[in-house]
Amino acid sequence: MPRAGLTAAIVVEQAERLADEVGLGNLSLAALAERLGVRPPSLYKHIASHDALLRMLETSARFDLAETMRDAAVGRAGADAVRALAAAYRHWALEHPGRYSATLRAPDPHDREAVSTAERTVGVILKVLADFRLSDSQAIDATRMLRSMLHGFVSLEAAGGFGMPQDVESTFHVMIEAQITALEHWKA
Amino acid sequence: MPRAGLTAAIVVEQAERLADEVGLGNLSLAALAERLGVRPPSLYKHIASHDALLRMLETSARFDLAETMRDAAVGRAGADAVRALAAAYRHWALEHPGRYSATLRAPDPHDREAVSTAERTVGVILKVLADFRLSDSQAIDATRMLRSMLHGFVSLEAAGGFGMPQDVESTFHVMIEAQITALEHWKA
DNA sequence: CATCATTAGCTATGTGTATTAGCTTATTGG
DNA sequence: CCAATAAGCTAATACACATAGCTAATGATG
Repeated sequence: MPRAGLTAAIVVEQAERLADEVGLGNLSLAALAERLGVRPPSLYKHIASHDALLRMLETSARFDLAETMRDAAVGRAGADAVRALAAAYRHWALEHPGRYSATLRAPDPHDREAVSTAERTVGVILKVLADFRLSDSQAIDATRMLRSMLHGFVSLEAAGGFGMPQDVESTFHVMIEAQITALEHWKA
Repeated sequence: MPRAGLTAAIVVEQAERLADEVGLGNLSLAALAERLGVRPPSLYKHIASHDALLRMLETSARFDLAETMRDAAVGRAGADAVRALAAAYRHWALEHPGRYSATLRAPDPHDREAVSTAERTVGVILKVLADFRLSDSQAIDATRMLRSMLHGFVSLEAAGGFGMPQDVESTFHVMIEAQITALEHWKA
């Protein structure tokens, strides 16, 4: 029996592709094994369990998304940085629907790497909001608002939740401008 | 063998309770059958399939949530109506986590009732926004914004996505006020 | 180059899930 | 009171994740 030459990295990478193709909910070890040319039990030589695989996807996806946002915002400031970050977030999520779904699971509080990666996302947004001269607690509120907005919009869009025919792209832009207005007129 | 006296309505109702207790992802027909004092195959006398059950939960939950929002907003106008609607949305979602999860699935475009119930939610929000004197297309954008915000916040909150210890309740209020500000200064 | 420890991948098996087929019997309408 | 309907059952299929234990390919070492 010739070896397939798998490594944990290869398994995870193909799992990510498969998840983006068929949806995270349809990512079965059976399908993954078939894609890798291997029998399902063999995967356990590289991953601990189906759930552990999902947790790896989760952390990896969060990391990539945070990097993407950071790259988009670098060299920009204030409203411009917010626009770039928002566009990058939406674009990444639509390009990687399976991996994006993975980021929706709550990070395991016992997994230090998972938690720190989750905080990295918040850190990127916080940095972009620094130009708006908010207090610490205001900045946290504003970060939560922006995350809620982005996550809510993208997941509704991905789920086909916007039934009406009106242009979704344009709504996104208008909405981000509205958030910038809100940031500039922050009250509480 | 004495009969359990089930009906489709009873099965769905208990499925809703079970989903709220154990999470939508853990709603198995085996667990539901046990709760109803019946063997799993017997459920098929009342529901077509596991997926069909989920779709019934989906429509029922969307309907209830829309009614809850409508009730909260009745007799109020403008910013006040938005505040009441937002609070009702969040409260319902936190009280019914399993049923709320069910509303996240995209409605089957072929199921007329599912689609019309989904539109009902949009209709309630649109009506509340009528006081803000927006054009038709502006109102649709604003509705999408509010839905995104509410859905994003609630699902992040329910998933434990807000890691920081800062008060989540207070963030929600501040955020809604920010949205009202944005509605009052609508530009595009 | 030969040997040996390591380990990738296998088969076989167990448990859990949804689902269908076909039987039995409780219930209800005539 | 009897017959039609249908509720609930057992048995069986198909597929998922997961573990145990075997075999053989690999890589390190003498």
